[in-house]
Amino acid sequence: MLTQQIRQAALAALHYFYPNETFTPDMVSINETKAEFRGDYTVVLFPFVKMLRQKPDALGAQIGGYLVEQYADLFAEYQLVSGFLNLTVKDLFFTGMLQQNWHNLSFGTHSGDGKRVMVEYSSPNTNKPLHFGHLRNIFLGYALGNILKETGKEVIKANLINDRGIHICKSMVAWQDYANGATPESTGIKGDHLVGDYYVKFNDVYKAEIKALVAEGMDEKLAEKEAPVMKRAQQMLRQWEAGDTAVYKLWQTMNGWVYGGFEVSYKRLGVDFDKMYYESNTYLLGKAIVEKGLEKGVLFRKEDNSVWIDLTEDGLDQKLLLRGDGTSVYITQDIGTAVLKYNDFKLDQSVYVIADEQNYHMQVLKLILKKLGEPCAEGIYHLSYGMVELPTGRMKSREGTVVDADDMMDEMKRMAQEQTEQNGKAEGFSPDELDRLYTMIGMGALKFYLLRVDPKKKMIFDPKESIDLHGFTATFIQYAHARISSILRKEQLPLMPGTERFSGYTTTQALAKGEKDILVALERYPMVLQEAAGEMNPSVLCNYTFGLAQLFNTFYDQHSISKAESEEKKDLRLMMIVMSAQVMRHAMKLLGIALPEKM
RNA sequence: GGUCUCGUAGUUCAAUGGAUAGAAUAGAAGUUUCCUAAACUUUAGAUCCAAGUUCGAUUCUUGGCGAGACCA
Repeated sequence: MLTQQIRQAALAALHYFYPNETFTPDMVSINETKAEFRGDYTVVLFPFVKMLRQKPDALGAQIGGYLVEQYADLFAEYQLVSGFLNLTVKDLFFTGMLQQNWHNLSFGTHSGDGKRVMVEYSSPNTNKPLHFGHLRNIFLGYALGNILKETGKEVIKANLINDRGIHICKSMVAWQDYANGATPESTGIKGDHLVGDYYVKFNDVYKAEIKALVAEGMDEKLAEKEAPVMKRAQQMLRQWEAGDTAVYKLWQTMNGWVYGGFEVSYKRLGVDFDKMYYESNTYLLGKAIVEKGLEKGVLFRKEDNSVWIDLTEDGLDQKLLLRGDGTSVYITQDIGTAVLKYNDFKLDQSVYVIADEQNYHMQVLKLILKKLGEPCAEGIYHLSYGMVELPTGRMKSREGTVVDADDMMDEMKRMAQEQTEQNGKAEGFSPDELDRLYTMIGMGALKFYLLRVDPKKKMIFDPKESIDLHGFTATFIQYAHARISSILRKEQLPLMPGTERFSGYTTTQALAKGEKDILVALERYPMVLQEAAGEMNPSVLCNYTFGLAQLFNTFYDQHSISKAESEEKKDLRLMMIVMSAQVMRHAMKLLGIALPEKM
């Protein structure tokens, strides 16, 4: 990668002139040269000015001169501007890079260390359908899995289904009372939505009961505990835990409906999993590890028989692990599951894609595992993302402000159709092709919208101001890709022409600015992908690919590709756009976004 | 009360401690005999406040103010 080469070259120059000093790679900062100056990459001289007690210009002239002389195949010239050494890289470097890689389908990927990483994402409750908030999690997890795989990790995508607990019991109680045996088949309602409807029904009944009790003069807090429907849900949970046959069967049936619905949604979202975990299988697991921790003396028992860990010396507080009656709390299960995952796959790293409201929980989990001496502790990484909020605040199911995932996908597709028709671009497609195109545009817009922001930042989504298909969007990239495809089609070339087509190309003419800009950007892709993996941040790819599409669009308006000034330029530009399209497809594929050949 | 996260153009987002803080939208003005105008060009507009560290701070430190999350 070019910046690495420049860094090494700069270090070599420094060593040459100052053999008695020690320089480390991280002392050399390489930036892209700002547009208003000549040059491609810039070495910042200030750190060395002080250390070597040299004047910036003198030092810069030394290093610049050395680089241009000793690395003559790399650098054409240098310029010094107040402490910055601006280096112009030779055109031949970029055209050489292009000739080597325009046909390289794995350009940008890294062989990596082959370490085994689990990415757990989605992890829904089974009492309601997926909503907009889940989508950020799902797209992030899926994209991250792909990015890690392409940078040389062995990735296991996992989903931990929260299939047990009071929430599903609520749906079950309401279904028993009000459904008259309704099933997804009998009603035609998607299974997860059907179960979700009875979860809502439960809450309606619950609210009404509380209100009635309060009207009779009961305290509200007490009424919340005493409402009969809630007592029945709690009773049902106890029955489930006791293995009651009828309850267990109903639970299985209703969860089955939900899984059917989830499967449809996941498929439509274009995501998948290598391993499914179910809390009903894992919720008892942590206890044995806690027992071991007691023996080791890492944990302690209070008079009421409850088990705790003291985290005060780490700036946290004491944390409950087992209640006095011996039952688990959430973190106990998570301890068990973390160990289970580790033992199942011998993981080097275990990534949890979970919202930032669980930051504290995840910090505690990792710390406890560490104190228990569990080897899985070191590899635990919480990919914490900000919640998706509405302009009015958080989505609340109780207030009916939750945006349903399936509805959202329908809406996006509908908008894609509307825009396409408005622009008069729906001509020349079969109905089937149109359907696929609308899906591609709609889903692309949705995924890009949720992935383009740094995961750790919370984001605001305004459903009324429908998502724009202009500007910093997948549509913009898709359009650039369609334009490239169109040029290649007219040139009778496939998206990836045979290598013999450009075998006669040699560089004799200088690169135009627009050409160089694109080649510089293409050259950076491997580094960008590595950065996305290192920071576990898919938005890096959104920013990069959008920038590449921007450069292409600008170039497209100013220069003709098919009618280039010379055969040499035409070959250069064709290779350049073939590679641009390939890189766009590669980057977007990692995010689960497809690019059309026509739109 | 304690811990943590976040405050950048009207709005939504960028910026390993580096040059005159970038985009996108919304605003203003333009571009179509020519490979797709879902595009392109020009223009105006921002670092919450105050100290500190540094040659240099949106970035690091401290203290305010504001928003949010979590822990009791």
